[in-house]
Amino acid sequence: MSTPTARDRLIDAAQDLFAVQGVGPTSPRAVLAASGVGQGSLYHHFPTKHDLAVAAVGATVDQLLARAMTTLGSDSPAIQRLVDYLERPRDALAGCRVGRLTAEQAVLDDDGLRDVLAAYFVRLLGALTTIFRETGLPDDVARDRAHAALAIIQGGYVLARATQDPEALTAAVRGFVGLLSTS
Amino acid sequence: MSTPTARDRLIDAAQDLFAVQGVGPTSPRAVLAASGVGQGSLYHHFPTKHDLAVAAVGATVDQLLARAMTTLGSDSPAIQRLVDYLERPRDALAGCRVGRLTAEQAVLDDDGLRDVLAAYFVRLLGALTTIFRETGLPDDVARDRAHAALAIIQGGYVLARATQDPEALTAAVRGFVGLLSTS
DNA sequence: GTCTATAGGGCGATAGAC
DNA sequence: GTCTATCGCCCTATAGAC
Repeated sequence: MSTPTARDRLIDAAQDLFAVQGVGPTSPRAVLAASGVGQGSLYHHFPTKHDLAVAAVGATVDQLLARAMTTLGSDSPAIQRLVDYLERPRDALAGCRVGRLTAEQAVLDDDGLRDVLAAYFVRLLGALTTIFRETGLPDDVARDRAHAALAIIQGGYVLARATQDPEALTAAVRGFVGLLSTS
Repeated sequence: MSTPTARDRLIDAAQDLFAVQGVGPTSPRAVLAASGVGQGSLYHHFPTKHDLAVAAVGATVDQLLARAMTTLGSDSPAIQRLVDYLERPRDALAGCRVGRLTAEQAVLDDDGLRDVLAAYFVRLLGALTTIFRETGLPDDVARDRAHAALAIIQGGYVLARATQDPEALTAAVRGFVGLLSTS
């Protein structure tokens, strides 16, 4: 790993730029400059911007899913795993690196990218539904609460960015966890 | 109103295009084509794209706030107003015309646009906090639940777009409203 | 596999006639 | 106030040498 390949450096750079400015506003030229490889290399490994985007977003999804599953699949009691996931520290003002991409119409219009985004959320919803079911809730209620829990995180990011206040995300989580406790 | 001014037609067209593709990907040329006015007119009324964006996003915020306040400020009981707001029919796959813009870094980096977005959410959070306070909750808890309620809507939009399933938004709302009822 | 050079087009913005 | 014409820039992608 002391000598990462040109391909890996391109994906790393693309992930970083996508996280900050999204896919559309990130030009292949910018990825190229940030990665330090030459222009020919980029188009050798990734013939089109689409190919680069699928690889980079796919890598980000894999990383975020792996981290989430560590928390959601620990050996703590179900409720504890849920609260641990909800309260995990997050860079609220940066937004969710995957969720933010749903705002880009060009991303949703790209079959490959859309599938990667969908897989990320379907996977998380599945894990959260399982947790709620473990607490004794019927399937349909567990599924609704899983949607609510994930919406709290994604919506909390939106509120934090809009108000430029990271506390907006933690407030949303507190409000939701408070409701869970009293029910 | 049978003869809308060039300025009004430009703002209308910009609002429509921003709703579909966001601010960044919408070129002044596209607004111009959609509005039917000439190029000189656009740059006469709005010297830069920034000026056009502030006017169009401001108009959208005004319209959405007016509609929201009608529901949130009706003469129904507090809880009913809240549930009415949460369950109002929404075009889930289109996303929130204001919330989606928080994903665009260029929008948040623009002082004028950022202020308009912030004002929208601050206003909604204030109204929702008031409602929760009316139900007898202490101020800090009311504020947290207001954040949670608004995050459910914004996050529900994100889930619906990511999974291409409008039911994801209604499921999140159902999950949240269910928790409110049992607490 | 990687490089430099460049094509072809859309971008935001301006010029200047009417 | 509105029009047409055009500038200079950056975009995605390709060509072709090494």
